[in-house]
Amino acid sequence: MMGRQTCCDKIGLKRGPWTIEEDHKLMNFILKNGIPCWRLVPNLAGLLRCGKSCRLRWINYLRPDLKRGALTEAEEDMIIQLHSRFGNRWSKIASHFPGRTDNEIKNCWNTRIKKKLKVLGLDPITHKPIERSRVFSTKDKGVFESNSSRNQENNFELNLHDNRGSRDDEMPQREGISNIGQQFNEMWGCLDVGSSAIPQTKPSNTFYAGMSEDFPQHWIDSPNNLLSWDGLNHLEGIFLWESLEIGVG
DNA sequence: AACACGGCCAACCGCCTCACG
DNA sequence: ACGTGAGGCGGTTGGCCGTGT
Repeated sequence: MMGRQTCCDKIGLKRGPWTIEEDHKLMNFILKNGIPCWRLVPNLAGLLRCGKSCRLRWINYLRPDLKRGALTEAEEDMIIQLHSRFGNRWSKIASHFPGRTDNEIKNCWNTRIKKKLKVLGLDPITHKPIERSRVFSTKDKGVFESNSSRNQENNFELNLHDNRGSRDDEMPQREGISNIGQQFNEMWGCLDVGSSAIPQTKPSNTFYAGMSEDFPQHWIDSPNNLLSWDGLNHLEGIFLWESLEIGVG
């Protein structure tokens, strides 16, 4: 209150895909300083982005504890189970998958799992068998979400004894995670990064293009030699954000 | 080779809740 | 008790890319 600036003052702010330089700046800043307040991050990190955009980029893409690669069959099955329980509460579902983001799970649901369920003759909303009249034609699938299924969705919401907005997570993300800041520091060795050249296997639309001079040349020269993000997977479940703030600041 | 189409996913939008003064 | 901003969340969009014609 009292004249606080809004986070998303859009004047002069950049939008759209992040560049490698921006990623680099954000990564460097957060690894060195933590997150004092997202609103302040863009200015302090030298980015022409709003705080929200920075937060999203960090959470969905730059976070070192992210698990890379496609969701496995087993994970998809578990998503289906959790969805039947929680509905479209993606963050809650994501909390059961360390290293996965709600956005990732949501995308997976919308692009793959929904289809999978429909092929199996199950309603993606109610998880119950679709009435025969609605299963048969692919043309019909196009309008699948209309009318009756929407009503079903409404019923589902009612049945959910609406948890929306409640913070009573049964299994909070990173709960019980031990502090491994030291391990992390050793692993990256490079937290004073020029190095924040965090390697990854997934060829981001921006990551390889326009590598800054801070990126080790061999990563540029030989993408096949890149250390995979998956190399971090053994840290899954034990990476605690707060740990970054220790020994890095 | 050129174009159309559909799938995928990163990023944005707008709303909601919570914390704080 | 109330107003406000920050952060969190889910829905949606737009652009890229692969595939088919």
